[in-house]
Amino acid sequence: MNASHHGDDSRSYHHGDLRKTLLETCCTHIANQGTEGLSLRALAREAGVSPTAPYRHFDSRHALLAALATEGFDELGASMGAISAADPVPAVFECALAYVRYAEANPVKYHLMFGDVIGDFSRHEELITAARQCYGHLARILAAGVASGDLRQDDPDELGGTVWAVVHGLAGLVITARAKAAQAPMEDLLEVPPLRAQQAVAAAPERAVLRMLEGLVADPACLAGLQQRWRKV
Amino acid sequence: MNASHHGDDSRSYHHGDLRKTLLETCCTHIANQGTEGLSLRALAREAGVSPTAPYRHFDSRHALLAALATEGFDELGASMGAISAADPVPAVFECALAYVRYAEANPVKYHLMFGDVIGDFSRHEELITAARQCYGHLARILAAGVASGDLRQDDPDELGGTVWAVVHGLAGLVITARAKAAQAPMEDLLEVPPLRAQQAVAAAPERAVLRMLEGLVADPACLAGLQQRWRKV
DNA sequence: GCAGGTATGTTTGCAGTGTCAACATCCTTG
DNA sequence: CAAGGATGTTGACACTGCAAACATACCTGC
Repeated sequence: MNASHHGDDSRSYHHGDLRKTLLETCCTHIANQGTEGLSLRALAREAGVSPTAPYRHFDSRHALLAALATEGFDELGASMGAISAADPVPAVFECALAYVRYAEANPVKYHLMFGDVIGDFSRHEELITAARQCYGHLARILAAGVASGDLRQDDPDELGGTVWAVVHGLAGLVITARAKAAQAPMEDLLEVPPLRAQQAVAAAPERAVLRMLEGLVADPACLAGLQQRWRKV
Repeated sequence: MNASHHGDDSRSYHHGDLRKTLLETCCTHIANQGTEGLSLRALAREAGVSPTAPYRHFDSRHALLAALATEGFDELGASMGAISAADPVPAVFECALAYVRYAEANPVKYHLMFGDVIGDFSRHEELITAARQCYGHLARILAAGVASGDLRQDDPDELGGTVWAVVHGLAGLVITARAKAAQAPMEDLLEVPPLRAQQAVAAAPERAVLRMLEGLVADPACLAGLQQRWRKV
């Protein structure tokens, strides 16, 4: 595609847009074979390029994965950042759901972001800042909720920890459940199978999130609206 | 040690107990260098044995990790199995704490159990059954709670999903926080840093667990005892 | 428009790895 | 005490990440 810039026979010395191709190929490769057998050489091969070409775009194998994860944090951060903190309780709900849904829609990137594939976060500055920004959105909303009195008067960071933990755990369950349901190739890169529990959660993540919210909210009454909406799936 | 079975000069052809040595060396190696640079050859070297000797004990590199994880599930399962379901609400509390504490005390094994290091769970039958038994204990307690009316009348599996998720997420936070606090070498095999939130949770996982319980329990009053006990750390 | 610089891709090479097959050594059990 | 299985060793192959040194194509200033 777009090899018109040099009139030759479709095979050009330069690939055209290798960086992007690598990122995408990497994604599909992980989705298919898992993160295990991933090799820059294989990626290069798949892109029809010499074995060490990728090193012109990524300092190391890790750097490629880190770039993918950073992309993910930016995307997730964007959708969380779009949530207004004006109405804190629904905002927390939306925030948590955004997280779970992102994981569901982008299992590979999610896996890179929150799994342990990328060993040393501290070696990728951009990754860290992206991750912090992401959590910052949740923190902002929680702080608003505590300030407005809608959430219980607790240390916002402690609340943040709880929410983060729940949501992170939920996402894991949902992903595995989805992957299994689809008999998909992702099945082998994820966590332990808590049997039907994960299917239950996956079927209605909103309800699980709501159950968590009940522990955070100052007055359970303010959940009535959300509860009614997600009553019976 | 115990090389007395052959009277020679302390160096024997046979190692004596390589399997165990490998498992242990593997653990410390992961704790130090992370799961990344782990190689059977290095392990063999460290055990003073030929590069391919480990294959007499483990079919593949993965099999070694799987064995370690299985060990972990057995241990965690044992402590969860010891919890009586007679008094369901405190039992859930204990169960959740047992999980978090196991993770805290055995970060490496926990990492193998719930991280994505072991690609294909389905290739290690024993691993799967161990994991299922583990979740079974939680399920048993939750079922008792629902039956006795102490927990809200929900699908036990859905409750299980929530608990599992929370507890799993909490454990992750606690581990990273601990690792960082200690400036420990574990720092590079774990998840994203949600800033001070994880420290807050790590400082008092009991409170986070309690907060979750509030969402599960039928009558908040039955938490009074636990709440008082963990009031202010 | 073209000389030179820079981004991109290639070739070559090294050290290290997982895994297999054939062989050596020891322990155990009859 | 000899046969046989368990354990450890040697050697080999294909593959990987990564680092130079080199080649090619695009781009920019003149």
